[in-house]
Amino acid sequence: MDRRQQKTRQAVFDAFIGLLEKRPYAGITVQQIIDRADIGRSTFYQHFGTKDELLEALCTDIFEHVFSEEPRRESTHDFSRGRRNLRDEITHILYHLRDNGAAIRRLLSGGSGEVFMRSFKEYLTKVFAGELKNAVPGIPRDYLLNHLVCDFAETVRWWMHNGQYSPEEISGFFLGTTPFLE
Amino acid sequence: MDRRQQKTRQAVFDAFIGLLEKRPYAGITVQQIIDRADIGRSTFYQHFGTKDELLEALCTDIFEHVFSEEPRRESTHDFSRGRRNLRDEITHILYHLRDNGAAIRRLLSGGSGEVFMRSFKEYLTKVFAGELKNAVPGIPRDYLLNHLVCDFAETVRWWMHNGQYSPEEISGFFLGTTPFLE
DNA sequence: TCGTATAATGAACACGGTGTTCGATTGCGA
DNA sequence: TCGCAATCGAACACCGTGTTCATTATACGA
Repeated sequence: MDRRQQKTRQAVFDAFIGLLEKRPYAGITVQQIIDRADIGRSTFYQHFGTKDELLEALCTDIFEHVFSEEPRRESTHDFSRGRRNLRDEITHILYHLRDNGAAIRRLLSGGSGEVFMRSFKEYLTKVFAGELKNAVPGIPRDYLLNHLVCDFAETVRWWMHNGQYSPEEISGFFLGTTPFLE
Repeated sequence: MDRRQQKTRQAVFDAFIGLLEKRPYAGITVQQIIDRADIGRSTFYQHFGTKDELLEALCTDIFEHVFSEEPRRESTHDFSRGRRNLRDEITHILYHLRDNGAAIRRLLSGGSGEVFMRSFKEYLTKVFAGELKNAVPGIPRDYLLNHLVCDFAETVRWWMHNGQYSPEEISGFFLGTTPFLE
């Protein structure tokens, strides 16, 4: 991709996240984003058709990194030896989420949280769908999958507002309330 | 309250819910609500300062009924003999929610869901806070309370999109995944 | 039943944000 | 070096918002 496009795209993302610290999502105008990103008005609309599309693109951008399988050497954790079980998989995701904590915290508060959570749950559904081999008697599989996905997503939301815990601890909390896993 | 105010307020609620069936929340304009409710423009703004305030007021209106303790004779269920345990309490709430199913389903889909869920969780927190007498070792009480509230709220959201289950069945699903309750 | 207070009306208005257009300019990549 | 694509930014039409105010309608107490 053209360097100019990359630069513009990143400038818009940064400006958007920056503004999200002061105002709620609904209170942010395209003009404010443009001014902060220091780009032309028409340039913004060449990249994103709408403020909503920008939000969607930012979420996708974040989750593509969070759920990527590639080992990252610069990261603060090391799973290069491979992830064996679900606990490691979850912890790995939590590490990536913590790395993006600042942006995620802002996205979660104030109107943009619904879009973020919906996107998050889509990715999580792919992760948990494979883990539900043995069903629980008397409870529909659909219900259980939705339960796990929402449970984990809400755990992360809670974590982002109670940041004094480590990824390993959060994994423990989550798995501690879902005894039918593992 | 003045009859005229009651009538106007209800007309706005009905118009809003009606529009929510066709368009997402963000796509609904105040003018559309006014036209459908067949009221004057300034009348709307005497009741609600904003479209967002209207949504908030509607949620409060619904939950005040759902979480009311008064036995309702016209209802489809009968708990007049009193609710003894948590399962009955939950089932009672689910019956009330089902009675408002049409409105709730529309509120849950398309942009207004976040406000609805937040309001819902505020009421649920009051209900579950008293049930958490015995803590689970190794898991913070805050986490557990948030877990229960979100779990139940998401269960209801799932139920509203998979309506073939009874309130008793839903209670069973919910309690079936939270073995540390009851 | 009557009188008063209060609610509803609806046209008109200023304001602000949106999304588009287009010709000029810049700078990337081959 | 050259050509193409991205950026720029001013100008524009459009639409929804929230307010104002004089007028009409209606609820409710006496």
